[in-house]
Amino acid sequence: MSEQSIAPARETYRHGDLRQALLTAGLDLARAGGPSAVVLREATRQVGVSPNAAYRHFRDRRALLAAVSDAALGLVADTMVDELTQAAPAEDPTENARRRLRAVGTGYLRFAREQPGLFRTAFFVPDDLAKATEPAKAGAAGLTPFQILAGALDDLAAHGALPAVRREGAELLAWSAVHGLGMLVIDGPLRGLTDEMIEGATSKILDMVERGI
Amino acid sequence: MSEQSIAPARETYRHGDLRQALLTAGLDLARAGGPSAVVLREATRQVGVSPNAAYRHFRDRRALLAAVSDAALGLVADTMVDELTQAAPAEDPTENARRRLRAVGTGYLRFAREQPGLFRTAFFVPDDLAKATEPAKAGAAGLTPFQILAGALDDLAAHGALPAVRREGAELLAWSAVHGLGMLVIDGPLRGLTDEMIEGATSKILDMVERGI
DNA sequence: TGTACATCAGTGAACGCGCGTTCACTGATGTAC
DNA sequence: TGTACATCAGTGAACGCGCGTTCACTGATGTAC
Repeated sequence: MSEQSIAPARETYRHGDLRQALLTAGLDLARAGGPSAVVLREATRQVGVSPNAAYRHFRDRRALLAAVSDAALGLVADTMVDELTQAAPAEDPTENARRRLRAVGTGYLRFAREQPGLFRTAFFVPDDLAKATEPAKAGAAGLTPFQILAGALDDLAAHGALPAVRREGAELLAWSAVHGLGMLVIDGPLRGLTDEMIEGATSKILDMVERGI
Repeated sequence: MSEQSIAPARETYRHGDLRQALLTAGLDLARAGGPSAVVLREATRQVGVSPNAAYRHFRDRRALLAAVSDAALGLVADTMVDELTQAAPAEDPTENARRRLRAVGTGYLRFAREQPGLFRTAFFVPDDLAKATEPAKAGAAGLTPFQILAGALDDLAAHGALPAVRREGAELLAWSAVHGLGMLVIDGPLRGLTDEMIEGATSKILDMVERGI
């Protein structure tokens, strides 16, 4: 520990895990302002590092945003799993499967309502469905939102509550209905709805999905 | 017509209808790049006017964007009406009402597919449902998208195809389902879908809405 | 019908800002000998 | 165990850019007399 007071040792070399730190900062930015708020310079500023340091870990701003988006999708998955865990079990396994599907949708919309910025970031992606099961998009349980939804539908089909003919493509139907409400509530003309109103709407949407799937 | 060649008369005074011209330019920008592409300076540049001229007609950039958004919503209405016009009439009035509801949804999603930038701009608004029937948001037929949807549902109810209990709030269900597919297809994980796949998905979504509404 | 004048839609220059990205660099760390 | 050295994660300065917005202004137009 030298006492030469001139030129104090920089503390910034070897950050430790700058990539993860930038990702976390990016998530904070997305939480507050959606995808367009994920600004490279601001992320480095929050971490306390020079702007160009980011380029050691991400090719460019788009790459950072994509990583943030993936992480946000993982958080969506976490909320869905959380809701699944809380779902009251029914003695009838078919009823149980139904409740689990509802829990999946409820979790999805709870996330939209509680974290609109992250929700928008999660689904504003240059990725397509082919990448919907990438591990980077998974939550703590190791599953992506899409996989969780597919699992709930499989359950429903396995218990005879969803004829095989209708099982195919059912993800699309359930997903669209729930996603649409989420977007209308966050960014669109339904933005004025109170939490109670959103919960009521969620319930009606899930009724429609059950009937119409 | 003076021949004094020095100081040629400016041609730019009294544009004529600068507000409308800026709106049109803004729509072009939105068409190409969505709401964030509606850039005040670029709009004035396209019109051939200095940047600050815009402030005579719009309070600020947000006001321009809001006006563009309203106009885009009017174009959504136009496409819905167009689809309604094309819908094959059925002899059975109930079946007819059903077809008209489908036409409404089909038009909505056709617009999303054909004009993704305008679609995103139309529904990225700081306005809420209370303003969903403002004349500024109406199409050539004088109705806003929301009013057209409500009308189709009223029709269905009038012909007994939709019990009164379910009529209430039905807008929300139909709208969410269709809007969700639109967003997933434009910005989200379903962006890879071909036109045929989108049309197939549209049909399945409308089936679900009919059954589940 | 002619003229003075107020109005107000436009101009041109400038502001401060923050962004993404590139450049040549530095020096702490881990590894090979 | 000690030392030379390559690696590479960071720095600091600078770039060009385009944005929204404000300022003091100008001069064509419509209107009042």
